[in-house]
Amino acid sequence: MSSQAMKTIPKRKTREEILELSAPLFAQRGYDGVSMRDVARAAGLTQAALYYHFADKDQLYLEAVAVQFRERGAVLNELLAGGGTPLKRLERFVTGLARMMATDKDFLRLMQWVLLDNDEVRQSTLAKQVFRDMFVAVHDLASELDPHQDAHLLAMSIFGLVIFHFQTGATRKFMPGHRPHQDNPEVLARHVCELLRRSLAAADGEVQ
Amino acid sequence: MSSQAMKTIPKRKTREEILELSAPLFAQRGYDGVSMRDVARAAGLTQAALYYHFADKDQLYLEAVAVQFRERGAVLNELLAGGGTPLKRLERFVTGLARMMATDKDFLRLMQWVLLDNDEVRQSTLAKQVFRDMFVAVHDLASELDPHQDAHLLAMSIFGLVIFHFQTGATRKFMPGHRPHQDNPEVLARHVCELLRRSLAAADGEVQ
DNA sequence: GTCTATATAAGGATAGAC
DNA sequence: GTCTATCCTTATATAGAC
Repeated sequence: MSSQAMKTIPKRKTREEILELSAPLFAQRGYDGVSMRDVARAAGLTQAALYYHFADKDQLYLEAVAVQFRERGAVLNELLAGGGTPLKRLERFVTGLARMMATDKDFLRLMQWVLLDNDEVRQSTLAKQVFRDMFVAVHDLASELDPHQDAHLLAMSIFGLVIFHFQTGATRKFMPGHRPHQDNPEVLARHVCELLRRSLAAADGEVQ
Repeated sequence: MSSQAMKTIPKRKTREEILELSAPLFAQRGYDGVSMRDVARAAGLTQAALYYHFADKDQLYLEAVAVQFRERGAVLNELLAGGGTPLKRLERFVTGLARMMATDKDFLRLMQWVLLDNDEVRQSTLAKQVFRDMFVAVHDLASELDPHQDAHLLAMSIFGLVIFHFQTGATRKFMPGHRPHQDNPEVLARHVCELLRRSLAAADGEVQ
């Protein structure tokens, strides 16, 4: 088989493949919960081979997470880039974020692991690399939605309203008033948008 | 020294002491991040002694977490038990929860670990044992605040607005618009209460 | 680039003395 | 109830052949 024929199955670089295949493992069980053996098995390699591509487990983990965050961050930033009234853009972002959290469970979990990370360097690196861009956009949107409020707090509240709901996903099932349709991202997005729309409308009425 | 004289320093049962001393460890580094050796050191015992009190690491962890959750759960339930208008009770609860999250970082982290737990049994046990009581009370409050809304979603949003803010604590420092006073639980509580108050007032205006 | 083999440490858990 | 000593497994990481 010539290298020409191989082109039909595009052979990704092993390094990238390792990062892509290890991400779900880290998402599911966290840094301490995943061994280099696990990663090697998932990648169809031996443990030793991993050390050709990465200096140590720390670096592998950090890069795997960073890739996931960059990918998802780009998607979310597109939601905010489009035009429309601030309220329309809010709806678009909230709905998109809710859909992502519902679809991409692994990403949600990765985010939770990062938030629990004790390593200050790792955390600030990821925070700046990824969260920041996204937060800046929502922060700006927040100031447009209500120039009189603390945009930082409002932006964080927008994230929290969506994300916390999915963080509690597995636990929520055991709580009163739970019905399956609440797991639908569209339903949650509507709830959050309504809550925020009402609040902002009322704030607009209470002139400073 | 007679056992009478010892009474001035009330000697807690070793078992309880282990649970109390291991909780901060599990909060900081999670189940996988803490070894039985670590726990033993913290408790001033050898590893082997732990196995006299607990069948295995799993049981020790589960009980340590449960204790913390019961203690904090009781505090939060008291906030909700008192009288006053629904809005007043909401304010009391939100403020109390914010204060707890700001003060008791370990508890916040324990909660985050539990939310990431893969063990369905462990998660549902804790969910039912602790979250549930607390959630029921907030759920009822939510139906009082606005009988026309989905109380389950509204209750979850109330939790999310407060808790997410502190979950992101370490990361938030790197985000635009951050100012130190936003870390003050009173400031956050005011923000959340205002946001909800406005939303509920507006919902009241839009008669169904 | 990937393998086999191995060094070295750390992990959970138990046996048996006291 | 707690200790010492130890077993066995799993972990990260490296050396050196191919």
